[in-house]
Amino acid sequence: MEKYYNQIKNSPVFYGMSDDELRGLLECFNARIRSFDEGEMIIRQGDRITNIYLILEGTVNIEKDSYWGRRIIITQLSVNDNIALAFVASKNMESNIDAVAATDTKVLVLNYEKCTSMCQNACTRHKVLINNLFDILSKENIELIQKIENVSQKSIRDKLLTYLSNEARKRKSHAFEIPFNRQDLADYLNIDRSAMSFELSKLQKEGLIRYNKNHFELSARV
Amino acid sequence: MEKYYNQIKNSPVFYGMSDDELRGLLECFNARIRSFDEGEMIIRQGDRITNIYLILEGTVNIEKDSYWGRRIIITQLSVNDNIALAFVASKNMESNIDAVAATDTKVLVLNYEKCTSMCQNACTRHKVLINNLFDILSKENIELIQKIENVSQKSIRDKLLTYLSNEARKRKSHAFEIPFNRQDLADYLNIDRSAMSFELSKLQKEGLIRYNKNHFELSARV
DNA sequence: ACATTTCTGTTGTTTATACAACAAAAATAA
DNA sequence: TTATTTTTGTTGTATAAACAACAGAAATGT
Repeated sequence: MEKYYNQIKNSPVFYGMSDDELRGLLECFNARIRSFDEGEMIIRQGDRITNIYLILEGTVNIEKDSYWGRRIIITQLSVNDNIALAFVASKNMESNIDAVAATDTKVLVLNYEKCTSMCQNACTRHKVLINNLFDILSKENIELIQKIENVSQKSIRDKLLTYLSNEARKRKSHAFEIPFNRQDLADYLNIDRSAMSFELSKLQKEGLIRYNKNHFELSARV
Repeated sequence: MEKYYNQIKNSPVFYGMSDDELRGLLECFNARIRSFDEGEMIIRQGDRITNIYLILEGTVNIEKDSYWGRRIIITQLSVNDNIALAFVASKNMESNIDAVAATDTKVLVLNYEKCTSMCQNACTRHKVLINNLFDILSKENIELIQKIENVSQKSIRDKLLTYLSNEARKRKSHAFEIPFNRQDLADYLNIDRSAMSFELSKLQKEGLIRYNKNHFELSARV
């Protein structure tokens, strides 16, 4: 736990807390670290989520298997992100998503329910926490809207350009790495991988983008 | 204001508050009611949102005009829903969506920023409020994931069946009214209206669904 | 009650994408 | 190093959806 202490302290979940508050909270929360291998399921559809999961290392895909068997990647999370936070608040609602470790992953697990039932939201550190969680959830919300915009484009070309421009804006640079391999990007944008590869080449030939593996650069014209 | 008092008191935003707390809060928030005609913009892309908007009457579409001019309906809100709540918390972020009155609409407007700067989150009623907002945002989050599932289906048929089953589950009934007309539903699912109409007829002929105007019934086979 | 506008369903044509099959390149294991 | 597996790019074909154009129904206004 100590190895990650500074990282935890600087995470958005615990933003603005003193060392005393944080250590108290970690105890109150019964905090522990769990490891997951690549491909392991951290959360399954149907689970009832009562813990806060804070990613300390690795990346996690939020996925859903459609009724007809196709995989949908809702979003990809990485260090300092929370997994399935929205389901913690809605206590009696089951998770409708899977969380799958995309790489080997370490997660800080906090028993939210236990803590809140003990202090009845009365302690100051809980007040800071809920404020932070509110902020985090707001940002997640905005991200989801962004994703809806990405996948709502009508052509493969527009999906790619929208996605890449949004990434560029987020990183504040026209050159950046994307966190997906081709198949995962296709599952994220809900398009066929080979058709996507073809369109990427076309965009490169037209000079709109340049890429090599996961490194992408947008030309000024995009 | 008095006309809506009970409705406001029972809305999720103010859930669990005493009359005293609520009245104090409404004053602190500088609460007022605004009316919008059908088609009017309540929020525009680029706006900085500092108010909480609670719908008292009517329905509101959250939309986005894509870069290439096509309309996307992200979601539709109705009585007791909040508009663009996620942008209130992220103070320095501009709205990336439009909120458009789909019918004549009345909205309770609360100056969130003013209130929080005055009481510095110290008063109990603010504590209750932020808890409520956290719950609301969680539910919105889950709704957005649901919408992503809807639009991520690969065929018009699957989009319709997924959307309709999800609606049925939400209303806990195989018969229900949908809040969209055909064009809006098409914009919500990101598909062509006429192709969608065609597919609806087909589903009806096959006996999977029955519908008349906005009333839909799912057969047991769906 | 009639005229006018909006909404919905139907059809044919064009176009884009999924799908399958494969080759080349890269990564991994032996 | 060589062999094996995984990932990525390319092509042709079948299919599904967009688009356009229109007709009938429903809603609205006068």
